[in-house]
Amino acid sequence: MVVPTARSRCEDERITAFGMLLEAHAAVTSVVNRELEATAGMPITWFELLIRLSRSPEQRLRMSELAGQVGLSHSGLTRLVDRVIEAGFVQREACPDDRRGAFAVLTPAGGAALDSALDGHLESIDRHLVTPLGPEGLARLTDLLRTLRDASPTGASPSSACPTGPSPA
Amino acid sequence: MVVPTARSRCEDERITAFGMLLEAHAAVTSVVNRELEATAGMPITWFELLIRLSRSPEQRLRMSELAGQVGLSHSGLTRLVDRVIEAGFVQREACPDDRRGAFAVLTPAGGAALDSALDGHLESIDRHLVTPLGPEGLARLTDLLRTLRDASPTGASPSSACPTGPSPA
DNA sequence: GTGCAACCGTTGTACCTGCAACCACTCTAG
DNA sequence: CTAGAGTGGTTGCAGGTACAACGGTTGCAC
Repeated sequence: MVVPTARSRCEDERITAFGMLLEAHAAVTSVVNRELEATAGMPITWFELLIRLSRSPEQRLRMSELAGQVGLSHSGLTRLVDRVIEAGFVQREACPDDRRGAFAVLTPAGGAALDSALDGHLESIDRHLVTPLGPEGLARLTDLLRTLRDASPTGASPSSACPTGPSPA
Repeated sequence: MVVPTARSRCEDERITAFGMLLEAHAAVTSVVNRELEATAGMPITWFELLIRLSRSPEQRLRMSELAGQVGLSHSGLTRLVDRVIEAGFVQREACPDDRRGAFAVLTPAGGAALDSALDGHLESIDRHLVTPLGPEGLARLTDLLRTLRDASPTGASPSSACPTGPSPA
């Protein structure tokens, strides 16, 4: 019956797990982002935005839905879409059913940009995610992370659209 | 022997895995950060900074080492330390061996702040990381993430200091 | 149909971060 | 001792994000 000291509590496995999530994410994304920027001249946020649109019916998504999927605030998404529109990869379209709403729609140029970025990006992910983990580890990690995402109150609900893979099984 | 189309490649499990890393990280950290801010009035970056210091010998770390551990650039860490110093949780100290270098040292106030933040933070992590995964899932996740971090060219090398748990085994 | 709360998306503002340039210091070669 | 390259840390600057406040629209209660 030892009283936990601050020191001992700092070694808690929960703290470790959380810290690991931060570190692994920072390590992987910073490298992958750098490589994507080098090979495709496009930040990772753009890529994630474009791929969500490309996977959606009619290559379009409501702003709010998109914000949820890429994990940005509404205002953050507005600015991001502004920049991507400026590049010609996306265009805004009014929503006929709800005059408040707006769609972000993938343009042909956007589709082409995504396509040409894809190979390098896949290679990059291979290097920094697949190779270290192995195919089996990758599958387990994906599963665990999906559980986390779906358990979180934030973001897109598990049922909505296809937020990066609608769960296998 | 089907040629992979852009569409089919977008469904690639590697893309999914990477997207899941982004989503899970965003979902978990945003909630945990919000909660920590509410209960301890301290952003997650401060907490991570303080806990690294508290785990280090003499509660001090060189700026570069610290930058590596919290996954920030040198300039980013300089500013962060500036802010935390302003709050009185840390102080700078000259390095006697190398007059270029500087230490960040945890102050008693910093230790106290860390201590009082710890309980709420642990609870928060419990809710959003441990409960959804279960103890076994948590262990597996930690292991996989550690593998990722250590494989990455970025950040602290596995051997350095104790970057959130010096690997068991 | 009128009022009111809730919602969608944008804008003003402040904060945080990285990159590049910089200064101070150390180390090595000659 | 000195020159020059390399390292540790800080500063100027630009870019990206969140929070709060706003205008426009919808849906519900009455």
